[in-house]
Amino acid sequence: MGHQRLTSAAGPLLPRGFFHRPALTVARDLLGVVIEHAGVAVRLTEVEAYDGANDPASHAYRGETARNAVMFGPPGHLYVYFTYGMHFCMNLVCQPEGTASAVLLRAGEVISGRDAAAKRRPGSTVRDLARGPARMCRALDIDRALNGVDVTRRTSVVTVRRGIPIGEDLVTTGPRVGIAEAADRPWRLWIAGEPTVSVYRPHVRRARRR
DNA sequence: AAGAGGATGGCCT
DNA sequence: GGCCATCCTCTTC
Repeated sequence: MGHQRLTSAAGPLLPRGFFHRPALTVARDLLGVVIEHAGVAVRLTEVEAYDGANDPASHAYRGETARNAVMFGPPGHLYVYFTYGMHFCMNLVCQPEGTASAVLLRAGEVISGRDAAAKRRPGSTVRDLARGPARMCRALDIDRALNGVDVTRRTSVVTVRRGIPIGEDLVTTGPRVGIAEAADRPWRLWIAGEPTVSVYRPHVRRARRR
């Protein structure tokens, strides 16, 4: 486990306007941003953009449903979904109400609350505490109860704060992870050289159950 | 009412 | 590299 780093690079809350832009633009600016909940802070090193109705890989591509309703709401809200019967993943909603784009938070570096994160992810190395979308949710104790939370409010239980800006030379792009449709769009963004960036995995169709 | 498959992760060889 | 846990959601019948 080791000791806890007490320094935090987190600055002011991101304003609503930050999210009031296309997902790809927001995704780029989310690199280096700090998300905090339940005593743990994570500096984002890897994100993916999803462009709603124009993106076959987006949960919102076929229109609004009970699950994706938050994506169609105002920007700056958390969209949390449950997958594979055991994992949660989280997005930050972009664009004005009615436009369902979002950024999936894929990986980051735990910069404070390491012990709390390690307690939620026993056996994990420090590097792997938030290396992957479901791992990051676990480390931050994010689940369906937080679906729809407005992270731009100062009183929000989940906060998203400015970090140290990432230079253009470090921003890297590539295809998104684990999706069947529109896998060619290079809408996965990460910080070059960061050890917490997840390993790329292409989509594989699962065998039929019996 | 039923079936398919999932924006994953941990463990195995 | 492969396997598969586990349950929710959407699609189709």
